[in-house]
Amino acid sequence: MTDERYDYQPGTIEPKWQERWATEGTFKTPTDRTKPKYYVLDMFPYPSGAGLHVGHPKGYVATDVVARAKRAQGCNVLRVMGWDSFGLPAERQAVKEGKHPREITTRNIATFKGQLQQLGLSYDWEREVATSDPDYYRWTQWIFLKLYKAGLAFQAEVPVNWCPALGTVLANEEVHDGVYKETGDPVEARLMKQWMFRITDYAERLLAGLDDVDWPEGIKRLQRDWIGRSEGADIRFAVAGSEATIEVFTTRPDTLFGCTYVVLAPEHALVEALTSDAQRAAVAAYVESTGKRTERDRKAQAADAPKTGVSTGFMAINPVNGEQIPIWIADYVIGSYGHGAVFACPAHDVRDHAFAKTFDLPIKEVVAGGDVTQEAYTGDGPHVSSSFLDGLEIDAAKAKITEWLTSEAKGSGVVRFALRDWLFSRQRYWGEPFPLVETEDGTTHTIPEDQLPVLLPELDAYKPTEDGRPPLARATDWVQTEVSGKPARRETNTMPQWAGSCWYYLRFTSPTRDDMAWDPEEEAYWMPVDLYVGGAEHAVLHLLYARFWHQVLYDQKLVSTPEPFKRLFNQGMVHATSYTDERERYYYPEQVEEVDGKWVTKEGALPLKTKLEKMSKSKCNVANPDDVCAKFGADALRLYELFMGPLEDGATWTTDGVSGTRRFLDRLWRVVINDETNALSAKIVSEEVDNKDLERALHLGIKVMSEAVDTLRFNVAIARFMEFVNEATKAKQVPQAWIESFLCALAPLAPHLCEELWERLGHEGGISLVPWPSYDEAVLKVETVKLVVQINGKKKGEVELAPDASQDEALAAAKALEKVAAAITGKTIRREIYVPGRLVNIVAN
RNA sequence: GCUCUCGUAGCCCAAUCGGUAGAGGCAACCGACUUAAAAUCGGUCCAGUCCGGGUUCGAGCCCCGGCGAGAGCACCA
Repeated sequence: MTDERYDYQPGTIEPKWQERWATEGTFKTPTDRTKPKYYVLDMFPYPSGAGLHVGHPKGYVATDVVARAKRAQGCNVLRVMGWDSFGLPAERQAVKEGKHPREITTRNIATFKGQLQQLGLSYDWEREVATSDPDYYRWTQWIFLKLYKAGLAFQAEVPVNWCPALGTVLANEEVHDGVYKETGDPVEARLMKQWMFRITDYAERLLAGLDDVDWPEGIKRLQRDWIGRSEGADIRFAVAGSEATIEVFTTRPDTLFGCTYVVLAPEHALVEALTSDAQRAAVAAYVESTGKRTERDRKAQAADAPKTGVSTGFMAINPVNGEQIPIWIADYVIGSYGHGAVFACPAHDVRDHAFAKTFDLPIKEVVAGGDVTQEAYTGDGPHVSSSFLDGLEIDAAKAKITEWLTSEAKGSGVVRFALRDWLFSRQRYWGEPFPLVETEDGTTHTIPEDQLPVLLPELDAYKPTEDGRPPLARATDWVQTEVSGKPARRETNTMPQWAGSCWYYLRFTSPTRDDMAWDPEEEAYWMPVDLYVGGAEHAVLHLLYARFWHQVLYDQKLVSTPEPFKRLFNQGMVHATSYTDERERYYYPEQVEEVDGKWVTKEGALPLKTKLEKMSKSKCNVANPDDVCAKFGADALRLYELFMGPLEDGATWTTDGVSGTRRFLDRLWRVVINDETNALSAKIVSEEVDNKDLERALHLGIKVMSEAVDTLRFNVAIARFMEFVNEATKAKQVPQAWIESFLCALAPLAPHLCEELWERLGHEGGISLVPWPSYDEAVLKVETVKLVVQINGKKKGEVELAPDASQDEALAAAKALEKVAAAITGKTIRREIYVPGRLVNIVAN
């Protein structure tokens, strides 16, 4: 073959450099401590069987670019990857295939790792961790003991979200509309003994800590809402003809004079005691019916939704005026919030108003300003019909009534949180065993730290037992143990998947230590995480739980920073077009075609709907990074992931788009390499060249890229780089020094190609070790700028001036324009505006 | 129902403190090269910024009210 060409071949150079980085240990975490540190972290993935699609690497590529640039900028960088590898899907797959979950997990990790490695991500793979590895979960158990010994773990008989299909309970956060968010299996309420964490003890701290971190405001707000701090008062109501006292929580104690009834949640402890014989049947029926209702039935209830309830026949006594008011039961009151009971003020609460209307209960106005016969008035105004509160506005009235309640011993001011204690046990196999045993007298004992880990017993069936105990109960030999000679039973629950991800960022600082969870010196050096990148779906759960553990560890002086994640960044999702027919069946892009602007199936020409949706296997719209790498190369894929748009926005995947970034790399290659001879291109010269456009493009590119490392707005930087390559393609000569600076700035984005060209340009050491290129502001300056000249905001012409011209010069030049002179003749100049480098505006009439 | 984010060329996206809309890419089209095509190179086309008000000398950007898309929350007393 004589027409052999030497064009850009990512298929050859990418494996070459990946191998080189691995053998030379290029991305090994530095051990010297003389440089500033930078800890950049990805939210580690759950290694699912489906493998990666092109949406996953978006965040990883962004952090990789930051990591590579920070190294070049003189930082010691900690850049690591691991696996959140405990979890239900592996267990289910294990059942399906008749294999052990460990086997499934190992296989999936290998797939994920291979897919990530071909992208050339600069992880220090020697620090890889997996939460399901005994060397790792040993320390998860160790941290559990720290929390346990701090009195933060407790067992409680609690109503839980029981999922019959999975045979386990779920956390509140995992349930939505009465179904498990992940699988859609229905969830029902059940009373069970469970391990809980007193995360509520940290509610105030978790709230306050948000003020000190650089997180998107939206995420902070979600966490604040989730924690849900509210100030109010506890008020005690006596009951006529009973010794019982009903305690209620309210944020509006000022409306106490407007109270016309009291409501208990159906599950309230006093329901039995406070039901009259006449109402007993009705109450029992109501309690039964609401108990049966799963949350799925109750789902989307707005505040003014139709209300149900039943009277108990008992009367409560309003502590502030001695009035007798009826006690009702209704499911709009939630048993688990506050005291599971409220006093109702229909005039000033939407829910109470709807209830009072339904059951024809009195509505008594105590804050003037609305028409309470029509709707609840929740705005401010002077209090009326409220004795000593009359005339006061809400805040003052709240303070005064709270003071009164306190002095009369009928109540007190309190702060309450919507945050609930964290339900921490699961009835699954593939999770961390608790390091706990129970003796026959019911006492719980901890396993000594030096006996950790408590290993998962080997089982061949992973379902709960017939009588509903967790899968670990099947390991009868394992369960039976002893404590100081006395027989004892091991805890058979396992920890939820959140456990491992609550502290993996700490393990990464010294992942191979087998004598401690982390080395305090390493922790002190690397923490906090400087940049944490992941999806917004973890806004509440993972980030709140991890902060909670971290704060506990901080209190025990086990970590050096009060917050784990200094800066958080959420990358947007990658969407792709999906095709569905009338029956909502999905089709692969290969199965469809466009006819006259309409999409139909190739076979049978069924009409189709197109939609932009989150990439997902079930929607037949995933693009596989392996295919993209094979066709365009990892560097083109990396560039396109970031070129699609701002990192935080959702983006639409188009394979045509990748061809654009690939063409950019092809052009760059041809600027440097003569693709007919495989030698350096003749346009690369060692001497200086007078080409202002090219030089400016270079410096602008470096500048914008330097900024992008902090703002993560790589899409703009890539556009600048494209301009440079376009200029360089046009140029007759390109100084080698310029192209080298350019390669250094581009290397974090397209590392394989830049390494290769760097080597071809005669350098021995890798480009990954070369310091970050600088740019010169002076080069960016242009000699003249076009100033827009306006009269009364309307464009009349342009003048060309030096960018730093004075106002007088600019105005003089503007007025010298014929059109301008004509426009201002005979008029009074009211105002003259000069924005250097931009415009001159003369306001005249 | 509530909250947040986003609406700029056919499409994806730029546009500093509010300074008079275009950097880049995709697609399309034209030309060069080619027997031809692909690839490549050069070039061209294209919007007045979702709609309606307001503030301002000046609004894509700020304010108010709609419309549309996406995400989150949902009886928390």
